[in-house]
Amino acid sequence: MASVSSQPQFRLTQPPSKVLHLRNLPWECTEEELVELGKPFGKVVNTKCNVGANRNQAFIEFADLNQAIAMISYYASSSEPAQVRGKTVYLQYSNRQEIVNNKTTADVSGNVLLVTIEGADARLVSIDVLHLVFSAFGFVHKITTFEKTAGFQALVQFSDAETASSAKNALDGRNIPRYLFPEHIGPCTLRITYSAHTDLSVKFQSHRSRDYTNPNLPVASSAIDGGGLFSVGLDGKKLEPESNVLLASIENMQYAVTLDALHMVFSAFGPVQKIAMFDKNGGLQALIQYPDVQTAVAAKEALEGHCIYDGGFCKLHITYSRHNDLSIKVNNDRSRDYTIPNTAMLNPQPSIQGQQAVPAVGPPAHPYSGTQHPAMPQPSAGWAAGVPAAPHSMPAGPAQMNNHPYLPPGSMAPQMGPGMMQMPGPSGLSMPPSYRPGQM
DNA sequence: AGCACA
Repeated sequence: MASVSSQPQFRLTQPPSKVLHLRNLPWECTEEELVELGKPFGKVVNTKCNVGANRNQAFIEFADLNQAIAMISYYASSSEPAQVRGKTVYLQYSNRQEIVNNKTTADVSGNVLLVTIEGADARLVSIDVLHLVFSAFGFVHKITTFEKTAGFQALVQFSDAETASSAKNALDGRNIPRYLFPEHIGPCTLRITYSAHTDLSVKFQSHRSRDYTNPNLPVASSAIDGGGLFSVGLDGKKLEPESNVLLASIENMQYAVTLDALHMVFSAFGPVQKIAMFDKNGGLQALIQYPDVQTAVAAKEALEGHCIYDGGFCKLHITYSRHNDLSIKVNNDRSRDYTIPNTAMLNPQPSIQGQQAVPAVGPPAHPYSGTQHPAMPQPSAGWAAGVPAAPHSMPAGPAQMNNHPYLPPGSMAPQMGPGMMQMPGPSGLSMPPSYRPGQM
């Protein structure tokens, strides 16, 4: 409070570096011209031009610090300024010690997109949401996210340039659908260019990077402990404090999701005390109460973004509830208190009426198995008009690959196989237990 | 005219 931050963004006198920063360059400037400019003073080992918002800055790196000092000293006392194509260029020591030549953006299309997420809450967009959004256009191999001067960005890798191109054309400049967020998150716009990358290097599954082609990749501790980065925004405010109660939203609910189904899925991580289901915004949500926060964190980490049923149906989006102890007034097919003995007998059968209460999403899908896809859910339904109605092609593999849980090895839920998320239970169901073909 | 995408 007492001290005003008045530190300038740059210092008048930079400490020496063998890297020089040049500005006021003509935009046509080439790396060759930079080499020519520096050559009289020493060995130019690296250059980078077209830097900065106006693309009129550049870097020259000398082999030796003394060579950089020689160039700066010469022009500091010279009557003739440094020039490129007759234009005066200004020199100073760079505030970095070496040039990193990352060829990151490409003019030509490629299979990797550079996505900038704009908006006040851009940083809160999870990698799972990005994955969901881009998966509408084809199998997403890998995603990395990072924060730079341009803001919050992601690299999204597709199989080929055609798929990447269709995603770019459809999504560039559009907002991420609101229904993918908790309600307190503001609008986020996608700006998309091509990256020059062709294959991203993802070493860990974490909250910042994912490799969907390699479910066996080690999981970074930052993604497991669930604390810290996950729940704290840039401004340091606690955004979503952990809780022993989870709020699950069910997306793409082609099948009815029953209380029993939720109980089975969430019981894989610890005893479920209470469940309450309710309709919200035309979708189904459920509150799931565990005895402790740790269990809830483990369940959230493992289940977030995954589907209850094969084929991308009934995808779970999980946040921490503000509740700590649910008040279950009556045990029925929408809410239950499992901690009270004997009440399990009270109303053991989910009723047919319960199914009617669930809004049907399109015609009943076929029981799904194997590689055949039923009509793909319309990923564009939530987007503004103008987006192509549906991805042209959905290769057979992706929907299954998308289901790879990235469970930490030690926390593998007992009933869950390594491959995909199965319904725990007697028959390893891939269709809802309550689903009755031909029945209303 | 003032510093680059992990």
